[in-house]
Amino acid sequence: MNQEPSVFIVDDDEQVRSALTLLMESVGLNSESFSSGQEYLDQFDTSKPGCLILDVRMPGISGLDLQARLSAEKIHPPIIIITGHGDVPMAVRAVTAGAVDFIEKPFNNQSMLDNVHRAIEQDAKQRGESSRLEEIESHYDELTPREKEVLLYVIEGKRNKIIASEMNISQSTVEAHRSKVMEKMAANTLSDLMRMALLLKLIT
Amino acid sequence: MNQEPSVFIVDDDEQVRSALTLLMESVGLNSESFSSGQEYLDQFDTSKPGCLILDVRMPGISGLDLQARLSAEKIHPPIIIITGHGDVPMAVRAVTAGAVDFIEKPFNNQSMLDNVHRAIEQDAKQRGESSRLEEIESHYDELTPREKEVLLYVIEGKRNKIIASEMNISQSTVEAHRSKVMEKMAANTLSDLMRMALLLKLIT
DNA sequence: ATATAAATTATTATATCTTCTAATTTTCCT
DNA sequence: AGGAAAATTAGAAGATATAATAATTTATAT
Repeated sequence: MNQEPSVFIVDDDEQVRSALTLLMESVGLNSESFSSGQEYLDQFDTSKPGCLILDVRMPGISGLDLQARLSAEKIHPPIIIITGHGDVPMAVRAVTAGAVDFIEKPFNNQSMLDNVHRAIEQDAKQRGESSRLEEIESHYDELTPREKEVLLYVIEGKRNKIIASEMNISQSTVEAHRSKVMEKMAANTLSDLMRMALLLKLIT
Repeated sequence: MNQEPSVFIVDDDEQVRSALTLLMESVGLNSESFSSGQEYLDQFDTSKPGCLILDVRMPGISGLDLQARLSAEKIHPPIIIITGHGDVPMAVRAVTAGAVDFIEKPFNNQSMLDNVHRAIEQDAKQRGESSRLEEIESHYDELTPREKEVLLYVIEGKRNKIIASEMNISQSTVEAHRSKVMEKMAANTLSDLMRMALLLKLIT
């Protein structure tokens, strides 16, 4: 079920697209090309693993705009920016905004491949982490409001007796909620639960 | 006991140093100037809060070299790189290596000040976090080897009985170690201990 | 209004954890 | 060799947590 990663190329210049496509093929990497940012936005599928190569200067949506839009949607694939006429402020902006690289054309084929491989690895790592997070979130969503409340107390290390008094309910109720929390979150131990709470950012 | 932050300026050009010094004075910021990377390395004091402004092109150690050296020493003050003749690859390298900004001379005074303020804030935040970490580390260092071993099992959520069998010692011993760990680490609850273990990176 | 889910409580039995006290054995440094 | 720190163990009492079962009261949605 593990999909092969692809390199998603977004550039209005047909020459560049085909050159990159060939380059990727030469090392057995899949690629998909888009001639504009809009075309990518219309067709992209976050379930597909891989990385992006975006040209800065394009009609319509620029590579940097596209980067910003994806970021706003909380979509964070590794992005390599390429440009023919880059300047320093632009490069700084792209990298601080999270681009893994900012490369000027014409680029060196081997270093481009190195960057792509690094980016693909990073994506695979991120995907592993985020699929785990999604699983935990789906468990968390199953909790009732009261159970979530109890969870917060539990991860603070409070004892059932204290939780009961702070929530003005009986200890038995706390125990019932607590055991439901453990069950629904699929946590075997308190430390499992803490780990999950961390990923859910319930803990600072 | 909270020291005022300073801006540490490293540039071989006396003109630039005095201009920056005046700029910082104009908004009430302390600054210290160094005419070379070596001079900074000879005199720097990590206990002083603030940020760095490094020129790229200097005789001897360049700004980027200095950045790399500090990084190798695990010293991570916020660094603003300035340069008269920057290029894109250099900017990308500096930023990916952790520089908060890469600014070309001549720079805009107000935007420089904005960056400096941001950098100083970031430093203050880092210092708060790292002083807490140092406290925890000093506690951790007090643990005996055996206690550290038990700690690892504990944060995995293993029960005393299991720990005892895996370590081939009696449950009583585990209990003794465990209580010493809680005491030495100054942890009131298991969740406290887990939080500390996270900061110590004992947990993935 | 009436099922359904959620929240509440209690009881009992068992398992664990914590704390305290006390003592013995190992290990390591000077 | 002698002493200090570390590691080891035991027992007992009290506090907590867990698991299983059962029952009642609110909410809530169709």
